Amino acid sequence: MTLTKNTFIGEYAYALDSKGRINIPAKFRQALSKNNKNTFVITKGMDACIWVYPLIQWLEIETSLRNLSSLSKIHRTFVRNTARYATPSTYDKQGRITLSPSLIEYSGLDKDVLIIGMVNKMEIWNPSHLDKTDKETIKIDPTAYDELAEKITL
Amino acid sequence: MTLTKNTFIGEYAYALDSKGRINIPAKFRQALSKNNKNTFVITKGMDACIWVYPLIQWLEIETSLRNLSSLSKIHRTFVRNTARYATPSTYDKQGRITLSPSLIEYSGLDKDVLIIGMVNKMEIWNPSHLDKTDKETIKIDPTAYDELAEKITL
DNA sequence: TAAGATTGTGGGTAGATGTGGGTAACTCCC
DNA sequence: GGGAGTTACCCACATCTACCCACAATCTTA
Repeated sequence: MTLTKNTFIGEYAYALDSKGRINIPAKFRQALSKNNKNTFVITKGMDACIWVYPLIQWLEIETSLRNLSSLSKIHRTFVRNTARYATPSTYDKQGRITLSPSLIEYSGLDKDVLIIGMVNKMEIWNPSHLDKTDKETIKIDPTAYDELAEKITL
Repeated sequence: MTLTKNTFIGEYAYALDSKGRINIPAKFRQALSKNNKNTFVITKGMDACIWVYPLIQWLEIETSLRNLSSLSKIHRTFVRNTARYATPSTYDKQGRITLSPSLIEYSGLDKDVLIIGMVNKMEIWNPSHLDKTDKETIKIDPTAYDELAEKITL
């Protein structure tokens, strides 16, 4: 069942095929509102993963980027790295999108792939890279994590 | 009789069937308000158990997550770890939900299962795991109960 | 107390879903 | 302009899942 449109939660294990195609979980496709026209925007994530936005979500990000001043070096770098690798991609009749070789290399994807719902977007991971990243992050800053958990009542 | 909507108390023993389905206690189903659309959101608990939220309760959590920026590494990790294991599940005509194999493995569920009302959500346990966790917790920190006593009047 | 309703558990099946591969159209370069 | 490489679309099929029906045990009510 779909909860809210353009909202993604849950974790799915899929396979990357020899043509660089990957299935979008059926639930995520169903969650896409019509005005996305079956299209996602794929780009580099900030960790070793790929970020996949619904088209209309990406358009909002574009607007935000437009408002960042290029006088700040951080801003310039951020805009460049975000915009640079972004590609729109419509899924085929089987529900798959094609990933570019450069994104596959960046995220170190192998055959086994993990797709994770991140509420407003999804992430595509090599499962072993994810394990490593997770452990490191929590180790570096355990108190910040606990503080966050206290703000949000689970 | 149902006391308050979307409130769960009490303990129930059920069986997990060969398809990974488990019955939601009739009382808990009756306690669900209409706007939940017969749907729960199932996720990993913080102990070795499964948490089951009424849909609308989960939507509040989702809103909090949506407001966390992915620019912060801690935030990204938190959103990922919270959203990752969550799956919406509408109960069938018999009042059952299906648990994913990964959740069953995480919580170490066997055939016999305990469902516990936790007021705003419910927990699904392997009875023997629960015993162990309970005893360990009380052994480790007997003074914590005293601190709690100041906050809650029984 | 007896009949009916509710509840918990088991299993079958049609349709949906994930994955692999073929082919025509298109692009780019020589 | 022709050929090699790439992309997008199509078909095929094994697997899985949501939905359906069945039935025994328990509870409710007249």
